Amino acid sequence: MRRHPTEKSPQVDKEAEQNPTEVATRTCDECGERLRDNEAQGEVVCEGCGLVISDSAIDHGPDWRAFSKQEEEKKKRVGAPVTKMKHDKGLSTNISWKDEDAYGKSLSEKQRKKMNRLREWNKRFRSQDAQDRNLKRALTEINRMASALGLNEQVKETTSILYRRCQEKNMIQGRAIESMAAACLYAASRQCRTPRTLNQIYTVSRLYDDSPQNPKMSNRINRAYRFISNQLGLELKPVDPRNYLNRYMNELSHSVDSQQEVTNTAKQILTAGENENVHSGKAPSCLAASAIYASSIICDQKMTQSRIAEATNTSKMTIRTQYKTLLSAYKSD
DNA sequence: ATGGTTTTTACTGCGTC
DNA sequence: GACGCGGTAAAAACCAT
Repeated sequence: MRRHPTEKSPQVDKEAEQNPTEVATRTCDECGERLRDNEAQGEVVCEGCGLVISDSAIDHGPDWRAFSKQEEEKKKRVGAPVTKMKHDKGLSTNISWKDEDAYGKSLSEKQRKKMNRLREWNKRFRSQDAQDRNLKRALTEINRMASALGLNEQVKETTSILYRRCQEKNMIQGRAIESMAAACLYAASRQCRTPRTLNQIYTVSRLYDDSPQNPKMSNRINRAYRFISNQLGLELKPVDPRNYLNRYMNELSHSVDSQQEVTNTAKQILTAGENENVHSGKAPSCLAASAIYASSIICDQKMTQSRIAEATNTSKMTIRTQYKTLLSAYKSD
């Protein structure tokens, strides 16, 4: 049987076991792993899947309100926007490798040792800077993609946690920031139950390239996703097709009388299909699309197959083949 | 690499408006 | 004739081995 990409044998999170000092009283609803209270960042994070349960209550917005455009201009007291594109050119410290002072005299034994220590620390700080820059670039990327896909703050937050964990484990080096960021976003969108397909993420990523000779760059995101899923031990279950319904129905809201009714029926259809084991091996997005079609017939608010296929980025043919099995599962229920 | 499964694409025929 | 729908065949994509 074909298995879903994310379905895999359970594996224990060794790190969590070796660290008995982090006693957590709560467990994650999503994966059952214990939660870690990360006070420094003011957030509660799941050890198992990296899901952010609650983040800091700090409001990063302005501390004033403006009721008109002019007022906003007047009250805005920040300078130039903080650019994440800064690099350290000319700003970082350089320590000469020569053991000489400014006059060219060689240093005493004591001074030499001191300079060696300083060089060592300087090197460390600099690599910290490099990581920081990397992170900043990734975060702008993540922000941009998430906004383009209409994903909320929770997803962005979860994505950045995942990305930081990748950095901590030195997984970024040697890999494109773009693909790692996109893969983290993909994982986070699934964890937060507002999944986007790999393809959707691909189309808004910087890797996107629709030139015909180079059609399959999305594989790189997929590979990166598998990599982080393995390394971080994310045990993501296959996406529940019901999670797609709201977004798809939103897309189709103009073609239907009662969005709510169709959505609810589609939900029931999918539940019935789940019980009859129709889901196994099928793409969740296609199942959702097919359920919507089936539901639109039942609710007497029929939409055309092509309309749904277009709105859900699937094919008519797939909807045709799947809606029948779903429908029979629903009826026998 | 290969094989089994699903998804997509292209094309065709049928019934209805 | 245009449209929606159902179907077939074959190619493409995908995952597991």
